[in-house]
Parts: sequence; structure tokens; C-alpha cells
Amino acid sequence: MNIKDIARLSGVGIATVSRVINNSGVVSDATRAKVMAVVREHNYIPNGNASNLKKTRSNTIALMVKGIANPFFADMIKEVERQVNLRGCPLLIQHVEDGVDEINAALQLVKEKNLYGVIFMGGTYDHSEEKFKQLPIPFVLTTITTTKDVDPAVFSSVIIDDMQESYKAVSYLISLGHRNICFLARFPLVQHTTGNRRLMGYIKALEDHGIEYDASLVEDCEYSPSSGFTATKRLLNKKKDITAVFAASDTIAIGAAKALLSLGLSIPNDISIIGFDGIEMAEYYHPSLDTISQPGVDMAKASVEILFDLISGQSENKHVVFESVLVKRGSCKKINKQA
Amino acid sequence: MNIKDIARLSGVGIATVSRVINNSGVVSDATRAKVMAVVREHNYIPNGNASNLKKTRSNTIALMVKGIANPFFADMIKEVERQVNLRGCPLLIQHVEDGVDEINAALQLVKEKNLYGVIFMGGTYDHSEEKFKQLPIPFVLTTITTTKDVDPAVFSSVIIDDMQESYKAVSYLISLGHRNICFLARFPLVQHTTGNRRLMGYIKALEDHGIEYDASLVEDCEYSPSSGFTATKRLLNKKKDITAVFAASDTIAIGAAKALLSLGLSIPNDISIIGFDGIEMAEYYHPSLDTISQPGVDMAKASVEILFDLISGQSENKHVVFESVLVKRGSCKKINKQA
DNA sequence: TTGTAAGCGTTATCAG
DNA sequence: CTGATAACGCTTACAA
Repeated sequence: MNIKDIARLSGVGIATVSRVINNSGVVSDATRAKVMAVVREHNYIPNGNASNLKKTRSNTIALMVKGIANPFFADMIKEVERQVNLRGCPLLIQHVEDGVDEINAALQLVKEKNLYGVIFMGGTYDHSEEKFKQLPIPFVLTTITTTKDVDPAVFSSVIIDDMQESYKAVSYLISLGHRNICFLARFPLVQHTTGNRRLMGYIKALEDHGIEYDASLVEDCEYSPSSGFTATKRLLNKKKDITAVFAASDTIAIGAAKALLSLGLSIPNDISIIGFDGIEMAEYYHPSLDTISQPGVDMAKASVEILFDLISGQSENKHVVFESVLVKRGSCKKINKQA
Repeated sequence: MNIKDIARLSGVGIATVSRVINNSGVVSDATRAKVMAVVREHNYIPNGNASNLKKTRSNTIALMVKGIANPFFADMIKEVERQVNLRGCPLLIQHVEDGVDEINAALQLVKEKNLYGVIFMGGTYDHSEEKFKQLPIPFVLTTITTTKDVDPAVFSSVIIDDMQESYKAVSYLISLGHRNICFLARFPLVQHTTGNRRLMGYIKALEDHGIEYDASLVEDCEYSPSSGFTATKRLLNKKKDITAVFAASDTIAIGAAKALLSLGLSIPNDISIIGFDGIEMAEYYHPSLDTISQPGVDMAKASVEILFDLISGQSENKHVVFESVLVKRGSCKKINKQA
């Protein structure tokens, strides 16, 4: 069943069929009805490869996700899909393997599929301006941005200020009297990652409050409960006087909490803990965990809006910074005795 | 940059370029090297739409996921992708909106993209044999199957025996002395869902042990902590003598546990709880939650293997049933006093 | 308002 | 071993 068959069966030319199914050009109501009847009767679906080949640009939007298993991304992905579909476009979800360059992967996909636009979710910050310029179609970076030496005019982004939000979390702990605050994140010494930005906020907060930065309080850790668990155990072995834990994600925080609780420590009486992201699981943990909650769904929505504005040429590249909120659920407490 | 340019630049015909980039036919080593040099120099990537149009079948595999936010699926998706890529094929991840018929969505995609094969993950069981037969390419149902009136020769599946595994969980609770066991699942009265299968196992276990089935102990619940939380609160309001909770997923179990703990109840001293799936979060919950753990990654791997066997025509439709394991972490306990 | 026909960038069939 | 050339199914001038 192809466009030719439909044309023959409905007694019109193929151009007319094309006009009907694409709602383009002008077609008389009678003809349209006739064609649609045949289309429906035979359950005709146009061949996307043929139409994407002919059109220089398909209508497909790609979402490049680095860390598809990240629960924080789960709802964001759903919202991106919803918003893209709402605009009549199919969404191609592409998982980017850890360690793979997401821009390269997108570059490949663009050539391969004639993409309409791309959204990047998760990943690193260290792409060159040159690399971005290679991308011939509109794109938005969500949850990531770049180092400052890239001209903001060549890309769009939807982010939170990781450094400032991290600063917020640590300042909160300090305001509660904590001085020995450890930090858990994906190896933060690697530049240009979210973990690194959050580390900068951590360090700045300490410095601004006259607390000396102690690198041995920072532990390398994957974004998962199991990794948070083992990292916390390692930390407790070498440092006995920790009074608070700041985890770069809620998933890490959950693992850290488990490490503390299973040692018989009480949260927040013996030790305070705060995470980052605002995933549902952190709220339903027992005790409920404090966190820096990002407005993930709003960010997803904004990303799609910006992308489509770019596509329609209605606007230039844009950079939106969302506010996160410090959610206090009781897992952080004023310190009573100084270690 | 297209195949013509590459042909011109390397001084050969386009057919030869095609042979080189597809590793098909015979090309002299010298010619191959010459062409590859040009390809690499210009960073040439073939237009997938054109080749998929020409080939009657693309090499794309689609993964139709119902419930992409389900943490149990997260690792499975990653494994499916890994296995598919290992075989040199791109994977198209397609999220299927709740309420949308996944077979119809696949049918559309097949026509649109000339798919090579499809894997269905999550969803319902109530598809007719007729519907399946409409799918003109190999496919595998993962974590779902059909009702018995569909000829097993028309589809493949990779599942666990939900009813039996549920039976296992409930029998375990009964063996610990529990009689008032409640069950939380996505509205189980709807036929042909995973929730319903697990309900059947629950009922059968009760009956086999001479316990009368009490429908008011079954509560409707989405597969999320928040829903598990509110469902449990509802339940505790109407039933005071519950001694154990069986949740149809770990996400529900976590919400249920939070409801109990925040009421000051102790797990497992006051009430026992067991979930289903085996997600990481359940292990790192405090207390760690017992569960029926499914071998998700193995199931994902098996699904891809079966799919490619079907594609290569090496085998007929196959049905694999994996065993789940009852993981005891201490959230279920022998009952001391009968209510 | 509608139909004809020229490609889009490949692959595959043939001759050479 | 290699090179023309005819499709694949569609969109879009352009002509009618």
C-alpha cells in the first residue's frame, strides 16, 4: 500500500493524496473526503523514510539522554515526549552510552535521520564552540551547559545554577552548626561535569564561612545507591568526626543514608544528610531526605518550547536558569555537640 | 556530502562506494582503502532515510516501552540497547503512553520506518491473535504475554510466571503465620494485566492455605511510592488487623513502608512487607525490603537473542519463562500474636 | 483545484 | 572486480 495505490483507488493524482495527508496546499473538501475514506479503509501509513528523504528535513526530534536509568530524568523524558508529540512530531529517544561524546552521536544521527532538532539531557560541559557549530540544526542543552569560553549565541540551555544550589545546601548545613561536612559525587576532579560544579559550590560555601576545605572529605561515587553506600562506608572508616553528608544526587543520598542507618546511627540526630535532585524516592525514604529539588518537568517543558521557537526561527538562542528549592523534610538538624 | 560526491572524489562508481560502506559484494583491497580514505576525510555518513527507503527492511530495532519511568525497566532498557548495538543495529526507544495500544503503535512504526524487529516491554496481555498476525516482522514480548487463546506459534515471549511468583510471596507470608495479608496493585480487576496475574497468585495462595479471600484487603494503586503510600493509609483506616502487606511492585512497597513507618509502626515487628521486582532502591531502603526479584537484565538479553534468532530465520517463536527469587532481607517476620 | 514529472540518496541488478 | 542505471515512495514545482 503506497501513495500510488491510494491515488489510483481514490481516482486522483498522487500529488493530491500527498496534499491531503500532509494538510498542505489546497484541496477541495469533496476530494479530501474521498481520499481520506480510502486512506482509512486501507489503513494507509505513509513511508517515513521516503518522505524524510524527499524533505531536506524530517520532523523528528531527537532526545539524547546520558544516563537513562537516572530516576530524575524519568519524568523529564516523559514530559519532553509529551510536549514534542503535542506539536505533531515524533520523538526519537537515544541513549548515549557513558563515555561516548553526545555531540558526536547527535551529529551522526542528524546526518542519518535528517533531524529537525535535538535536546541533550545529561552529560558533560566540555564541548568546544567549534563542535557546536557543526550541528546544523537547532538544539537545546538541558541540565547541562558549557564552560564560559563558548559564545552563548551558538547554543541554548535550560539549567539550574548547580554551583549556587550546591552552595545553598552546604550553607544550610553550616547554618545548623555543621563544620565537618562530607561531599559525595561522581569523581569531581574531572572538570566540566555537574559533579564538579556542585563541588565548587561546596568549596565556596565552606570558604565563605571560614571553614577550611579538606579534600579527604570528598569521596568519589557513582550516581547510585550502591555506590553512595560504599563511598559512605569508606568515608566513615577514615573520618570519624563527620556530622553531615551532602550527596550530589538523591540516589547517592539514599545509599549514604542506608550506610549510616545500618551502622545504627540516627538521621538526623547523629548525622545530617541532604541530597540533590528531588526524586520521589527521597521523599518516601525513612526518614524522608532533605534535598535540593529541581523543577525537572518545568525544565523539560521549557526545553521543548525553546527548541520549537528556534526551529520556527521565532527567536535566537536562549539560556534559562531555573531555581531549585531547598526542601526540608527533617533529615538535617542543628548540631548539639561539636566534634 | 553524499555517495555521489564520495564516488567522484575517490574516482570510482557509486555502486563501489555502496559496497565498501556496507561491506557487501566484492571490492579489491586497493579500491576499498581508497574509498575509505575519502569517507573518513570528509566524515561521510550515509543518509539512513535513503538506504532504508531502498532496502525493503531497515536494520532498526524498536523497543516499545510502556512505563519508561519504571525503575525496574531502566536497567533492562540499557541491556536491550547494549545487546542490539552489539549486533550492529540501531535501537529506537519508543515510549508508549499509558492507555495507548502498543501493538497499534508498533504497527504504525513498522510501516513508517521499515523496522527489522520489535521488542515490547511492559503493557497488557489482551491482544488478539489477529492483531499479532498483522505485525509483519519478528517481535518479542518481554515481561508480558497473552491470554491462553492466542496460538503460541504467532509470538515470542520472555516472562516470569507472575501468578506463581506472587503465590510464592504470599505463601511465604502465610508460612510466617500471617492471615490478614493485604495486596496492593494497579487496579487488579482489569483483566489481562500483570497486576491481575499477581492477584490470581495471591488468591490462590490464600485458598490453598484455607484462608478466605477478602476483597476489601485488596487496594487499587499506581506503581509509584506516592500511590502506595496513600493506598496503604486508606487500607489502614478501614482494616485494623492487617499483619502483612504484599505490594505488586517495589515502588509500591516503598510507599507502603513509608506509610507504616510514619505511623510509628515497626517493620517487621508490627507488620511485614514484601514487594516485587527487585529494584536497587528496595535494598537500600531502611529497613531493606523483601521482594520477589526478577532477573531483568537476563530477560532483556534473552529477548534480544530470541529476536535476532527470529530475524535470521534460525528458529521459530519461543517462550522463555525465567525464575524469580524470593529475596529475604528481614522486612518479613514470623507473627507472634494473632490479631 | 488538480495532475505530471523531476528528483531526494541509496541499493541492487545487470552488463562489462 | 567495477560501473551504469532503474527503482524505493514520497514532495513539490510547474503546468493544466
